[in-house]
Amino acid sequence: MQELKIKNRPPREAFAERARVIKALAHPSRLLIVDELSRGERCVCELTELVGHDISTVSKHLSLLRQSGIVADEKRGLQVFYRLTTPCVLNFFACIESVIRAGKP
Amino acid sequence: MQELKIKNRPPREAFAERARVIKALAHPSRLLIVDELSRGERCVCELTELVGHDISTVSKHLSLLRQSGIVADEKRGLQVFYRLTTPCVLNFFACIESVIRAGKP
DNA sequence: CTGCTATTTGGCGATTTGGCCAAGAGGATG
DNA sequence: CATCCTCTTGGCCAAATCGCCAAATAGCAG
Repeated sequence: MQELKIKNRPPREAFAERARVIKALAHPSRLLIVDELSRGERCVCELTELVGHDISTVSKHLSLLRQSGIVADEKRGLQVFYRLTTPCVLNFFACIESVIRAGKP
Repeated sequence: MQELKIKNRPPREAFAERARVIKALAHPSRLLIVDELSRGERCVCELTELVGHDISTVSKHLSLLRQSGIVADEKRGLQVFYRLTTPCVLNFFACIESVIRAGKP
């Protein structure tokens, strides 16, 4: 038996790790990319056109999403294709929308 | 009938707004606060002790969460109590965990 | 009113982020 | 081989973030 008074909370480090993943989503361009990838895999050039920023900027966004485990990449020929690894992140949107709606009554 | 080629995507501004909400969650201390508030309302002093930073720092975290619509506050006597407005944000954690697990096989 | 407590706000440095440009890496193609 | 093409990386700078301390605010007690 453990000490009963200890709160059943994840360790401090777990919150830091979660924050890293959530932070990777916390940018308009990256949300746009995730939204587009929910429709299927896309190459960097397609995502660059979508986002409308320099390809190097988009590449860095993708790198961040990849490091966070949200997307995976695969090189085929000259192009690199990205896809969602864990589509459950799409479920966020519905909740986020309800937070936004709750904020403006 | 609308132009069929137009993608059924939320407008650009929607992604910026979503990003603001997600960004408010994207910090270890704020995630810890949200986790604690899932157990019930808490005053700033309790949350300050939990987080372990200066009370002014915690107050600013709470202010950010409030501005994003994630928490609401209520003053009673000298204390200010915070509570979750939209508990669905707790559902994030399960998905985030699966992203983290997917990242380390 | 004076003092005490709980919280917020302002301001300051240190660090991080996000954009662009330029340069590099790595395949395909001739 | 040289060249083209797609993407990544490094560097730079402006802006945002996060912590602390100090000062301001607000409610309660005397």
